[in-house]
Amino acid sequence: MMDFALAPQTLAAMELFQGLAVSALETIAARTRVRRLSKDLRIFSQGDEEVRAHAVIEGGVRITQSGSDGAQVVIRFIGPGEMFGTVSLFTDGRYPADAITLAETLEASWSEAELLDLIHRHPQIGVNVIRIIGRRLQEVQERVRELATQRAERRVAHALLRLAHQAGHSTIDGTAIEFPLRRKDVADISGTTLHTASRILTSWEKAGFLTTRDRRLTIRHPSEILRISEEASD
Amino acid sequence: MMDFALAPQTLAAMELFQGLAVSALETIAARTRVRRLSKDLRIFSQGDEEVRAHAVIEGGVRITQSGSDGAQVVIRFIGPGEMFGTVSLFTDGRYPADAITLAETLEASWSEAELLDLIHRHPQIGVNVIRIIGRRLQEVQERVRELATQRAERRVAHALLRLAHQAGHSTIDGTAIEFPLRRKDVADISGTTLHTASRILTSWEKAGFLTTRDRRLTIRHPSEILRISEEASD
DNA sequence: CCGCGAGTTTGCGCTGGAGCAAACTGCTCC
DNA sequence: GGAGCAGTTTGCTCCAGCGCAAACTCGCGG
Repeated sequence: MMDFALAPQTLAAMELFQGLAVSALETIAARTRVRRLSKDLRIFSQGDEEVRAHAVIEGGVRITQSGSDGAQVVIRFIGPGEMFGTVSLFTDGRYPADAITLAETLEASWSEAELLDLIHRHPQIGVNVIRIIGRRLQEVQERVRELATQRAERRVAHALLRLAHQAGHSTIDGTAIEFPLRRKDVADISGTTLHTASRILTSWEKAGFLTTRDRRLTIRHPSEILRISEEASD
Repeated sequence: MMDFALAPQTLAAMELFQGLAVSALETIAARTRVRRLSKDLRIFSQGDEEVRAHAVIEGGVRITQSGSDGAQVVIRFIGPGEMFGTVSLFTDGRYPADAITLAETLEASWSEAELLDLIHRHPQIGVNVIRIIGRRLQEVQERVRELATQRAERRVAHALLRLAHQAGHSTIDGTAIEFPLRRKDVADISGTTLHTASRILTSWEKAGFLTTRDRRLTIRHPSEILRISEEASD
């Protein structure tokens, strides 16, 4: 865990700071805390009260929520350029979920006071926050609809497509998802069990739709996954 | 459908305008479109492109989302003082869901340009929007967790408690939920079927936990519903 | 007063996928 | 190199609750 100088163009690539002048970005860069974090490190825990606004520069973070009964779901995966843990600054000042690195990760963060001050100076950041949170709200609402109405296989297909869209990059073999995913992760994000997710992914591997190497998924035939995700329930 | 003069204190009661000076509220009031809408009226439809920011003053609105396959879920119910349809102003400029009045309703709304201008003049409104959307995001994420991990009965119990908290008012008989709810509504908000929801509610009525009169629910023993909502799954 | 339609209740059979258990794979660390 | 562990695969059983169907209630208009 150590400090790094941060290039303004790294900030410019984040949606959070879109529409800002380079001079503004330079000031922000100077006030950003950047840390390199090892794999499987807990960045914050559900309920923690010293909240900061975070963003991933390189690597990835898994955001999970657990209920009083211990049941756990993955809220989302955060890839490069995305912010996380920021909503709690505006609501009750407690993180609503756990954040754990999926791999070695370069993370930026700002204290509550700093972010509020930045929004005050650059209202555009506020609008950016609304847009980002708004889009996530819509995504989560879509997930609710899927969970309520669709079968496990379709949900897994949708989850993979979302991940590929969010954090996929093209390779010769197809679209690879940047960060390592265990079967359990796939299960928790699509609202099923480890067992069912494993069965589904294995069957897709056998069919040649995708490959797993070293926990990393590569989608070889997105069209097939898409077809499954749109399949009628009967 | 007709216009009304709007009292600043009505706006002050809305979370959207919290923290604003009375003078500001007066200006806003003058720029608000207020309409009285009949029951079962469609305010906007999923996909519509002329988006406005809305709020309920009296009455209630059901927000539902339907997928390409026709399956439908209730996203949430909007009660007095709450805003709706606002997120789309910041994301893609299309309503992500349908809005239909549950009863005769007094509705306020602002055009996109007006709301953006207001946020620009009063950044506090922007922060309020973030807080409201942030809280909703957390609520929806909790719903995802429930749908993924809990049984139908617990989900219905949670849904009722949320509704009672959001739009309940105390009477001699217990907590009454302001707007009329069909069994189908309860099913769609708790992610189950009409049949299962009907069975569960009927059994609770028989047990005396709640009563339905004229589509309106009154919770007589919140503690019992709470117990069910926290019951272990085994 | 009667017929109609919307919403509700209830019975019954079927199945997706959860839950449990056990074997297997491939690491990492002695 | 082998013991141990994390993660995965796979077989089997079982049941919550979905889907279908039919009967019932109630308010409304004619």
